[in-house]
Amino acid sequence: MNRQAPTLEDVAREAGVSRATVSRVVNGVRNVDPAIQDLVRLAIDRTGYAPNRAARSLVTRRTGTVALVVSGAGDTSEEEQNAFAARVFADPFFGRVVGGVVGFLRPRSTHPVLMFAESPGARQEVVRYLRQGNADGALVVSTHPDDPLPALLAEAGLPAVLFARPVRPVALSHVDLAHWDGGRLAAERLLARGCRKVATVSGPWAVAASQERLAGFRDTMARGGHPYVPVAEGGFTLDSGVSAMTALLAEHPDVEGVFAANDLMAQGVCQVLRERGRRVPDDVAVVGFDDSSVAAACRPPLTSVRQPVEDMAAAMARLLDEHVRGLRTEPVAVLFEPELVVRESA
Amino acid sequence: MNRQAPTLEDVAREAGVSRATVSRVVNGVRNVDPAIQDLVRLAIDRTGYAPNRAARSLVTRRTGTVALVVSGAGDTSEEEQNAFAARVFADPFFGRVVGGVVGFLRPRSTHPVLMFAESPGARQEVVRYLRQGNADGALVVSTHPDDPLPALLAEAGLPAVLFARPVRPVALSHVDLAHWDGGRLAAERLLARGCRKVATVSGPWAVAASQERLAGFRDTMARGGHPYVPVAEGGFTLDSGVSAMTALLAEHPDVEGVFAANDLMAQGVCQVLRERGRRVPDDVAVVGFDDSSVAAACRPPLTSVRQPVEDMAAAMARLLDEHVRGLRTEPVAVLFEPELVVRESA
DNA sequence: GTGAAAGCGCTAACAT
DNA sequence: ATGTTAGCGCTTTCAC
Repeated sequence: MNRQAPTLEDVAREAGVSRATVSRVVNGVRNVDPAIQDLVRLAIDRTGYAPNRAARSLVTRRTGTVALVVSGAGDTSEEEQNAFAARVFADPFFGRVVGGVVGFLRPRSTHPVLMFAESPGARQEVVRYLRQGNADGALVVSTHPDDPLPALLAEAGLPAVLFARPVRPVALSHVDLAHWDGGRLAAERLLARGCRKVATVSGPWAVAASQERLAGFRDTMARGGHPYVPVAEGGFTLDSGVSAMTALLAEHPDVEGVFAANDLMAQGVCQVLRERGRRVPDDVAVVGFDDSSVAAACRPPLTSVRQPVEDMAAAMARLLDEHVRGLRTEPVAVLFEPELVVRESA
Repeated sequence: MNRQAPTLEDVAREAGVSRATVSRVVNGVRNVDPAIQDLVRLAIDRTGYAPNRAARSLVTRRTGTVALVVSGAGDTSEEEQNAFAARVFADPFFGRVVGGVVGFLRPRSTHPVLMFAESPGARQEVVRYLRQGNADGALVVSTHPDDPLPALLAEAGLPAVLFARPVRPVALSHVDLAHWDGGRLAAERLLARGCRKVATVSGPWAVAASQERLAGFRDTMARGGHPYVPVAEGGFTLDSGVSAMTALLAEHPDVEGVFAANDLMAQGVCQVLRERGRRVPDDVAVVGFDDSSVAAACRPPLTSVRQPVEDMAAAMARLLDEHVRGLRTEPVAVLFEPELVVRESA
C-alpha cells in the first residue's frame, strides 16, 4: 500500500523504450514491432504495472464505468433512502438486471456504479455525477411512471438508456417487453386449461406495462368468449397480491383461473387461495408474470410469462455503449418478446 | 453533450480570480475572503461548472468510489457469472447490505462500484481494479468460507473490510455478529414457550457463523434441560430448508419447536410443516434468523433473530473510510449484538 | 516503427 | 488572503 505504483515511465525505462511505445502496446495499437511488444510485455510483468485510470480518463474523456440508476419519483426523506435500496433489491427483478448488465460490461472491463435516485437531491446528484465525467452514461431503471430523471438526463444531453418506455416521450433509447403479448400468452394458457371464470390482479394503473399486460389478457379472453374479466389492482408486491386476491375471492368465489401481473403477486394469490382451501391448480389455475426466482420457489411452482430481463439489461448496456462511442446518435427502442414457462400452477 | 464542459480556468476567468482560489472555494478550504467566495460561487453557477473527477483524482490519489465486492470461492464458468449475480440478489440479505453501504457513502458523495468475484479471473480483476486506483478500497461480502479474495487483497496491501470474520485469519478489518448470542436468543424463546422436543436446521457446516449459532442454541437448550437437539444441515436457501425439515420430521414427528439458521430456511420449514398438517405456532413453533424481508412476508410472519445488517454494512463503510484516510492502520473487528423480533411463528 | 513533447483539469507547495 | 507554478500519469499529434 505504501510502495508507489509503477507508471508507464517505469515500464519504459525497464524495457528501454519510450513511454509512447509502452502506451501503444498497452492499448493494442498496431505499428509496433513484435519483438518490442514482447520486450514491453515482459517489462510490464516484471514491474507489475497497471495503468492509472484517472490519468487515462483525463485525456480520453472516457471512464470505463457506467451508472446503474434505480430511480423513483418520490420525494423520499433522507432516512428512508437506504430502506429504498433494500426494498428495491427485495424484488428479484433487480438482481436479474444487475446480472445482465454485468454480463455485458465485464468483458469490456467496465463496471457499474450503483446509484439510487428517489429524491430530488439524489436525482441532482446523479446528473452532477455524470456531468463531472465520473461515468460515461446511465442505465436507468425507474420504479415509478412519473420519474423525472429521464427528462433531466435528456435535457442535460447525457447518454442514458431506459428500462421500459417512459410514459412521457423522452429522447432516450430504451428496451422494453411486448407486454400485450405477455397478457395474451397468459390468457391463452388459462383458456387452454378450460378455465371458465377468470380474474386478474393487475399492476398499478399508472404503469404503462400494467395496462398493456391487462389489455392483452382481456382482449384475448374476449376473443375466447369471455368478455368480462374482473380486475383488482395490485402494486407488484406480495402483500398487494394478497389483498387483491382476497377482494377478488370475496366477490367471485367461483373463480377458476387467475392471472397476476407479476410473480410476487401471483405468490400472494396462491397463499390466499391455499388459506381459503382452494387447490392450485386443480381448483384454481394461476399464471404469474416475469418468471423470476420466486416463480420456481413458489408452492406450487408458478407457470409464468417469462420476461428475458437479463437479455434486456444486456441490451441496455449495449445501446449505451453505442451511444457513448458515438456509433448511434438517434434514440431507439428495442422490443423483446415474452414466452410462457409452464410449471405446476397452470 | 457536445459543448465542452467548463473548467476551473473558465470559472476563474469569469470571476476574475486565479484557478487556485476557485479550487479553494470548491473544496471549502478556509482562508478565502467571503466576498470573493460569493463572487466565485456566482461564477460557478453561471458557467455550470462541475469539477472533473479524473483530474482531481490524478493529483489527490483518491477516487471517491469504493468497490462493493460479492465474492464466492468457486471457479464458476463465464456463462454462469451473471446467474451468480441474480442468485446473490435473490437473497434479501444483499439488498440490506447495499442499503447500509449507500447510506454511509452517499453523504460523503462517494459511490459503490458493484463487482462479482466468483472465479479466479474475476478475483484478479478486482485486485487489478483496485491497484489501478479505480477505487479507494473494497467492501467484501463472501458467500463462501474458502474465499481466497481477502488474502489476495491483504497481500496486495489494498484497503479492504470484510463482512464476517474470515475462517483463516487475514490482516483485514471486519464486522460481524455475535452469532452465539443469536442462537441463545432463539433457544430462550423456544424454552419460554415451553417447547419440549426441539430441532434445528443449521447453516452449512463450513460457515463459522452456522456453527456459532448452533453452539449458542445447543448450549442454551442444554442449560434449559434439553441436552439433545437433532440437527439437519441446510444451505441457507429455501429449498435446503424444505429438505432439512422433511428429514427432521421423518425422524422426529413429535417436534414442537424448530430453530432455522436463517429466514429463508425457516420459510421452507413452515412450508413443510403446513404441508404435513402442523399448525405454526400452535403445533410447532419456528424461529428464524436475520429478520430479513421474508420474515415479515412469511405465513405466518416469522419470529426471528435480528441481524442489524444495514448498521453492519454502514460500519464496514466507515471502517474502510478510516483505513483509506489513514486514520486507522491496524485491522479491527466490530461486533454487533443480535436481538429477538417476536412475530407470530414463535 | 519509434520518440519527443504538449497537454487533459486539477491540487498543493511555495511565493507574495 | 491570493496568485504562480509544478506536476499527477497518460494519450496523441507530430517529427524523424
